[in-house]
Amino acid sequence: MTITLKDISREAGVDIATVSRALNGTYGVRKATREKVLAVAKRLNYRANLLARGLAMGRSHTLGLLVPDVGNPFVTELFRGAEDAAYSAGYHLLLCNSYLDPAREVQYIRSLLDKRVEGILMHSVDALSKTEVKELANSNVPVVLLCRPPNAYSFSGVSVNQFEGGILGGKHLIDLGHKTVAFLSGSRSHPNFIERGKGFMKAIALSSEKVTSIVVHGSPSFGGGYQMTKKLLQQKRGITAIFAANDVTAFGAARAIFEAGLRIPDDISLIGFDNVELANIVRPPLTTIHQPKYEMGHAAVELLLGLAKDGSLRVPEHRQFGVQIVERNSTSAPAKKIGRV
Amino acid sequence: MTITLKDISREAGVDIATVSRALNGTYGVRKATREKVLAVAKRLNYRANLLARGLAMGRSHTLGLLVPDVGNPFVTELFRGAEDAAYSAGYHLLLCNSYLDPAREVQYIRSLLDKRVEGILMHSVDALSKTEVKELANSNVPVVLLCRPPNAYSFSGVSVNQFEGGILGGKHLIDLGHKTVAFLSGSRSHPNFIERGKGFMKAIALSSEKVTSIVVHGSPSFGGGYQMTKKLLQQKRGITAIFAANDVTAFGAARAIFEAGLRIPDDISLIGFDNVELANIVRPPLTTIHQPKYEMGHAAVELLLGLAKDGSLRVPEHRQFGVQIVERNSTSAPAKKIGRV
DNA sequence: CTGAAAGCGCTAACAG
DNA sequence: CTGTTAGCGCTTTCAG
Repeated sequence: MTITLKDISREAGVDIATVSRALNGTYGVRKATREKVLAVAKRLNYRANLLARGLAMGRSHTLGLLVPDVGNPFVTELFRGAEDAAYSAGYHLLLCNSYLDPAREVQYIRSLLDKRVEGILMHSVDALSKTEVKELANSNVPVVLLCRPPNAYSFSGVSVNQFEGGILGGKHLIDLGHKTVAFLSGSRSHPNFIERGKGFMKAIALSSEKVTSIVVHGSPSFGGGYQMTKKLLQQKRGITAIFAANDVTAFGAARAIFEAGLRIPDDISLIGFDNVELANIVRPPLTTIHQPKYEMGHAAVELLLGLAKDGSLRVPEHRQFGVQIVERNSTSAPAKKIGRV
Repeated sequence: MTITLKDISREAGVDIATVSRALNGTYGVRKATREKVLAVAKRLNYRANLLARGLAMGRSHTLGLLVPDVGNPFVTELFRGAEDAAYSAGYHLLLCNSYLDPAREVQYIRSLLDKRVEGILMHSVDALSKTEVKELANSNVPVVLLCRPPNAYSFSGVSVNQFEGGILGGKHLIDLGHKTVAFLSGSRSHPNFIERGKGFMKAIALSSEKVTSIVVHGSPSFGGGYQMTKKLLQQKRGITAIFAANDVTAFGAARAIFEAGLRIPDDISLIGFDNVELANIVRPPLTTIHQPKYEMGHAAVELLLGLAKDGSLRVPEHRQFGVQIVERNSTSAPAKKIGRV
């Protein structure tokens, strides 16, 4: 049923090796021969078997992408960049959702290796144990970590200057004149959130004004943002601005703010982090710190492909992107006196 | 470098075929032998080469998923379902974004076939020409269409009763007492949107009350919803409710409504279609027609895997899911007199 | 430039 | 139960 090189070879009256050469490179085949082969191939509707080719060449032309969940808008954008880069390089992406389940993660990595992917992009190393990380490192398959601080692991990586982002956000609020601002930390342990928090504190430290900071910890999710903010508001500590560790947390915060009968930005200024698509769609449009997600995904694949080329040194490489603040309508100068919370 | 069956065979002192048997099935190998083999394999850190196995068995254990864009929340949920189903069946998903670009779509399909995927899930056949569809049909690889009406193509499919959804939405608005309601059609040509519109009209026809319907056409997007609604509102036709062909269109509509200084649902009731995650997060939470997206993705893979089993009849099969209305806070009875638009 | 032959790593009869 | 022998479809020396 399925037609192979052999069929073409028979049909065209040349050796199978010649067919292979004619179909692939352009070298070492007489023009007439090649054209004949190509014609037969087209007539027979030949389709190369990439499994066979992969086996023979030791290359699968496939990359693995392991993420917690494509549903996460941040990841989505990353994927788009990675996919575009892979597509133009003639590669496919095997997309795996781990949901941060360590077992699933490990199993996915194993089967990706078994499928002989030429590289793995990961957005979720943390679930892996030391031995598993070592196993991966020994696998000889290049790995690029997404959004992990440089040198956190012995893998290559693509990330963003989180600290800088924290500064930017904090500075923005301070410049607006806020004196009591809360930082909704995504997590006590996650390095990215910690960096953002540090940046925020740094901005405060740098300020000539006296500003009070309140850092609260919780889950970096809609629900988490909602909870943290609700509690914060109940405490009535005079907050006029909130810096959420990421956009979805900010969305949760917004909900709590509205439910408390307050307005954004009139009563409370709100700023997020990530600049997910949605940030520009909610009401009011969210001021946030933009991470070049698409570019990171794109760069990660390029990096991976570079590492996958044989002959490359396989020295871990890290690319760090800058961030920028996108001012929209969720932040403004604090109200004069009344309406403080 | 990479260790193979041969290495194990040498090390364990048994034939390579025995190693293969020991590693795979449990049949036909003495327990002692198998254990020895397994031990050696583990010690050597053996990893099967699935390319080789795929070539030998003619199975890649990979499925292709071709969608316009994972960024679409509808698609995201579909993907989750498909991925989970694939994962538990030991399959991987090759995810391809076509962005509805016909060329990209065709190229992706070709390379998926070349990679010998055992099935293809598609959410975007419409970009394909007749010949391309035929090419795909002749490829002998099972195809499952996502969200296409039954019998639209000669492929298998998984879909939802769009018409029913249209009725549900329309009826809800009518039951609430709305007398002038607009339907924001996503597209003049897309069968799904057309069906929804027809269902909506049917609901009106079924009503004992006299209700006026206004159907407007535009793009099924945030911007499209915004534009259509803005124009509608300017015309001041006394609308008290809007039924958007999908949720993101509804979100755009909401924006236009707010900008016009009106409230939801007090001045205008709004209902969407899809029940994307976001529908429950926006303010006010959106009443909408729920499509079982996750289940559809899951079912699609099951269907595909069934079709891929050799010996199966390969008769196109279609599974249609029901829809249901999720009442939230964007709909209510129309205001008594004042405030009509 | 082209053919012959070996081999990628694994599975699957078929004998023993 | 286990070894032998063919492939799967393609690439790649190596001769000619």
